[in-house]
Amino acid sequence: MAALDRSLVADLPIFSGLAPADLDDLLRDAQSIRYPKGVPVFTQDEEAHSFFVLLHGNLRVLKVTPDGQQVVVRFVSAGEVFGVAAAIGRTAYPATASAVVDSIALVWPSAIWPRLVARHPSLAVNILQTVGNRLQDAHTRVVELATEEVERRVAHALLRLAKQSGRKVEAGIQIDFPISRQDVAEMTGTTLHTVSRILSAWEDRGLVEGGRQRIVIRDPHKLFLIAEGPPPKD
Amino acid sequence: MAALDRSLVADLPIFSGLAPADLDDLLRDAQSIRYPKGVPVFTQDEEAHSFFVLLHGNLRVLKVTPDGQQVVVRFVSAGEVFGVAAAIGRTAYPATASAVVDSIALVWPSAIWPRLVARHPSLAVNILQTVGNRLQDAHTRVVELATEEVERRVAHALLRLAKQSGRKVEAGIQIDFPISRQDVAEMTGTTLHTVSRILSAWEDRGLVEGGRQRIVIRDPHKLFLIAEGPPPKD
DNA sequence: CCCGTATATTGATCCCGCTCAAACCCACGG
DNA sequence: CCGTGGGTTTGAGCGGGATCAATATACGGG
Repeated sequence: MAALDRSLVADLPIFSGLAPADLDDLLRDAQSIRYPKGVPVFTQDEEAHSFFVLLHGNLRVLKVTPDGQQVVVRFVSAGEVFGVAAAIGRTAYPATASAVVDSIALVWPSAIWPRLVARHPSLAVNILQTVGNRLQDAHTRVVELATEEVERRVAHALLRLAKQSGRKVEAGIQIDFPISRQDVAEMTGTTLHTVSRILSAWEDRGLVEGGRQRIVIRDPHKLFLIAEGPPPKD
Repeated sequence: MAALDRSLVADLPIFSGLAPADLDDLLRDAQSIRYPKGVPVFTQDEEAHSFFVLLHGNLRVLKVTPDGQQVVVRFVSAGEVFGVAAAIGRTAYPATASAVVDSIALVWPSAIWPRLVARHPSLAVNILQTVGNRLQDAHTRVVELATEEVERRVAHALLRLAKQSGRKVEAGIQIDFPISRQDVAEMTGTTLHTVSRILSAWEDRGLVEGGRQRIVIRDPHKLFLIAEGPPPKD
């Protein structure tokens, strides 16, 4: 297999604190794999054979309930680790990750994780950070789902997407991968119908601009006000 | 300060893989503090000065929204670590933890965390496990809040409480700390009124037995069926 | 270029669970 | 022993958002 250059990963926060020699050492065990749009990288309940760093593209991570309903856990952007089930002591993946656009990831076999942390302890510390941040995010979502009405949850979801994967365009900030109304619904615990109605209303007010699998935020500030402000009707 | 005996913590999973000498080393930096019923151990947004292991009692961890609504994040039982904000790179606690009964915890200053992991790398691995499990739990709650109706969510919450903190009594399994309808409502994103109605209905059917800040599960299996089964109305 | 399919919009209706309101009950302190 | 207050129960009514249904629109493939 072709040798991977450490410049690929040198700047990623997960590898911060590692010497160039350490990076070379890590990369010896990695291979780079391409996942065309739509293809699953791993699937829920499958044995957690590998863990990954996304080099290019975007993934959608989703959980499916026994009765077939889907919940979007998160979107993965370039530079992030994902599929770290092995590191947190799971033998199976808790969700499915699929490419939403053609993507490329570095792949390590889960089996070498113990050896890796033993040799590079700061890896465990960095991953702990990452998992900790995700725990925070998850708790934030729990609070939102438990206390906020749908419109505010959708506003929060869009703002988070914009921050994480927003690209500046003439008209505002665009989510830079294809995302459907259904996706937004599955992120916020509602239906595509309700999301569509909300976006239409916002479009009338000039807050966003819609399209097929495309969302542009024209007025982030007004959206923020909806996310944080109004409902307290006192 | 009195020396703490390592038998206090030797069996806890967070300290698995540590030699007795390591435990003694850890305990040198710890002190044991008593928190009477109702007293907060730490509060949301406060600087994360310490991290903890609960030796005795139970805590309720809650997040408060800007508009004053409360969400119960979890209950802490004896033997668990909590307040590990420092380990995941936070400088402030993301929630408030209060004693629901008189409790005792081991307390370490957050400042020594870096030194501790450097000296005992398996600590980071163990904490990573713990945080990973919590991430799983949080995602489970997200899925429940996003897809299940209230009755199922309450059933799931009670079953989880029973598994985590259930005590066998003649009549069934009792949650072994005082828990109000309001608490259950704040765990499941509903109102105490709805919880009260649901519990009353279940009591009529002989599934549970209620009381002031007291819940006994008489028929876990039937409760499980409610949690998993019915709503798919196909 | 046209068709087929996936995505999106919009209307009409229904119902779960929230809100508002009023008792009630028990534990506890004075 | 009675009064007080926190926890609980129960009723009545409404509304946010789901469901059901139909149409519109855009993209990809042959």
